[in-house]
Amino acid sequence: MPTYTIRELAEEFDVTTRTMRFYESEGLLHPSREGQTRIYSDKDRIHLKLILRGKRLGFSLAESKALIQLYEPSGTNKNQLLKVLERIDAQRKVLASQLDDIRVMQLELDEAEARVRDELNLPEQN
Amino acid sequence: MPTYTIRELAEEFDVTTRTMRFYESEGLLHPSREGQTRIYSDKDRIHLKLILRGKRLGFSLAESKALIQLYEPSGTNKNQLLKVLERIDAQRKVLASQLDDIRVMQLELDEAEARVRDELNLPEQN
DNA sequence: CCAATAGTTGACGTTAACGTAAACGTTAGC
DNA sequence: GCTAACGTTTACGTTAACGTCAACTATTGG
Repeated sequence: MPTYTIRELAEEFDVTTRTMRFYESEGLLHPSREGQTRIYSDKDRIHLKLILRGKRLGFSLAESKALIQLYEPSGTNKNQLLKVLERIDAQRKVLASQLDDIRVMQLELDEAEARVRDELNLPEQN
Repeated sequence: MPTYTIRELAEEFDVTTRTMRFYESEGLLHPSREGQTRIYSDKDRIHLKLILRGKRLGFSLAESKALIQLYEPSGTNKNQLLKVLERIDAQRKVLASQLDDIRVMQLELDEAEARVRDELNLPEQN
């Protein structure tokens, strides 16, 4: 099982060590300790990746934390598992809505580009 | 040309009037005035729509403001227009990257759901 | 031995994006 | 004539997500 220092992960994902410690204080990462020093596992690495992907999509840390918990078999309880299924479904809808938004934006960018190109060409035709 | 009161747009898009005034103070909306009272045009409506779509995708107000400017023929200057084309391209890359992130998340949700469904079924097989 | 490097824990500072409250003007209905 | 509803400005408050010290410990190379 590979492990990582705080600096290794910070450099790999281009975040500061302050950020990593902050995420831990918020309960998003759970590195073990070697004395005082933090030791990060592959699981922490995956979680960090997930957090950063979430950020790129505009999710808050609280939302990313909830997402992480979806990937962990937190509840032996059947009712809890059903709740997880519901939240997975809810998350799917958020993503689907974002897909729509992106497509609309792409079309708008197409139009914007066309207009700019028009403006660039028209002067030459005068 | 239809116009809107601050309350009409606020209700339509489910934001507060405080938010609308804040967007104006940040230079994102430019309602005209009838005395003291703000009068919003269709253009403002479109801009508000754009801002909120941006928010759903995690863009800051500053970024949305820049996006709005892409849709307006701000520069008669040729060099400025070329800059706009560059920024349109940059924005396309951001959106493409978000598309990737979304697809990865969707796959992860599929796996998460499969694991949960396993846990829900296994106990019955014992 | 000593300075540089990498780690730690506080604790206060900062920015974005509004919320909230005060104090005021103006129209509409009873 | 009053209050209820909607509008305004000004100003201070709040939350999230870190940044930026300060003060300390442990190790390591010269």
